[in-house]
Amino acid sequence: MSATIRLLLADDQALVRGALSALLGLEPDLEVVAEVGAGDEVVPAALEHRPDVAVLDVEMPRMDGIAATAALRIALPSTRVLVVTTFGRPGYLRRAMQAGASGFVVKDTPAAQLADAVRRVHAGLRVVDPTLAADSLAAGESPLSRREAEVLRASRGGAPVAAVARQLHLSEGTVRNHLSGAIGKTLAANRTEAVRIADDNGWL
Amino acid sequence: MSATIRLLLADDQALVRGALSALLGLEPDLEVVAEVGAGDEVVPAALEHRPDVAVLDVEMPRMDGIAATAALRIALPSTRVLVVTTFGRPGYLRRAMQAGASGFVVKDTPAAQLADAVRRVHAGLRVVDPTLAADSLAAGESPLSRREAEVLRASRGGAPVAAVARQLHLSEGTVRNHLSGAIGKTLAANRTEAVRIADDNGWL
DNA sequence: TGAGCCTCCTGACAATTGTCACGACGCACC
DNA sequence: GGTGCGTCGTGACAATTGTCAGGAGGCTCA
Repeated sequence: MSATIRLLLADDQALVRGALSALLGLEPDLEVVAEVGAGDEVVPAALEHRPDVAVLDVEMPRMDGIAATAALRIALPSTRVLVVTTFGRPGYLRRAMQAGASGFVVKDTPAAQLADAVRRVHAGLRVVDPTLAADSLAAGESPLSRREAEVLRASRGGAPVAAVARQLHLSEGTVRNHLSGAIGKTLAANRTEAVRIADDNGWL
Repeated sequence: MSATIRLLLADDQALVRGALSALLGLEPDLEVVAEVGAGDEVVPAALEHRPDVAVLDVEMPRMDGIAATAALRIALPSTRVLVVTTFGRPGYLRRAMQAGASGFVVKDTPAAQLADAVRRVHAGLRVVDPTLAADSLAAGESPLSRREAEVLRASRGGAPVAAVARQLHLSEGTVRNHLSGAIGKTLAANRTEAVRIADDNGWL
């Protein structure tokens, strides 16, 4: 068995991706074998380069890091996944672990710890930011029903009820009812606030 | 004169900061002499370490990169500033240049170009992402009056009119009038949409 | 089989939001 | 001195939004 751990990096921001590559490339036992900028490029690149560990950002175009994690676990179960994200969205942690990630790190953690996290994940351990784990437990599962979440998602940009109703093929009354339910469950005063809260908790 | 360019790095995400440091540290003619994680730490660190170029992220806690640029230009005019940001907010470019930045780079640019951008800025040249420059011209100056922008800012989280009025010590009618003006000027249909548009264009 | 939940709809009501017209003051500019 | 603009306020009106009650069918689970 070779001593170097082969890595795949996925992040939509080329500069960050390149910088992470440089950071991890400094470690003698790590080798970056593939870099991609979108979630749907993860599996093809992984099949080609057979990395030991995939480091995936959550925010990516076309397919996010969570979906990419799930797809990668199916296509290449031997590759372990370390999910990285910008800030503490509690819901993402739970969803990433459910999707089959072995580790979850926020970009606030010191750079020196990333290589360690990669090594632990490669060794079969689970790596989770402790403060984030507490937040995740506090935030818990999404209280929203599927429709409620869907209506909130459609309301994101500030679309009025009529537009949401058309988009989802529902009556305006139904949309308002679902919104009302979502507002109640998120303890918000508003549709706008409800969207923000649900989004912050990773419920959308 | 020494051949190495001394750098200060400012980014609130420790992982990204460390990664950028690793990336730039690979270049033999560049040396990272200071790293900070918030805008208000930029000037003190610069005064202590006297960098040639400061690489500042726009999004930072307490003081953003634009304000930090302006403060740094005053405190240490010999240090040139390269502003880096996550995505194309056209308004930021204009404001960063007005604040005295010598360069503006988005995190979408290839990692290899960052070192070049630093060298050009150090040489006294201006560095601007060309696509972003076009967007910036298209978006232009903010059409919003000071009060309108203020009211939009206060409405960000979805706060109702009553709360905004209390916060700004205005009557509810006045707040609604300013909001109405902002909605008209942004061509939005909504308060929520107006906030999004104005924010995307860097008008807040 | 019944209880509980989600979904979908209607209709009605109150609260909030957006628009408009109006008047007032201060300021800059010509 | 007049014009234009931003600011602040009022009052009134229409549109949108949020809440509630009620009824229907579907599903799961005990």
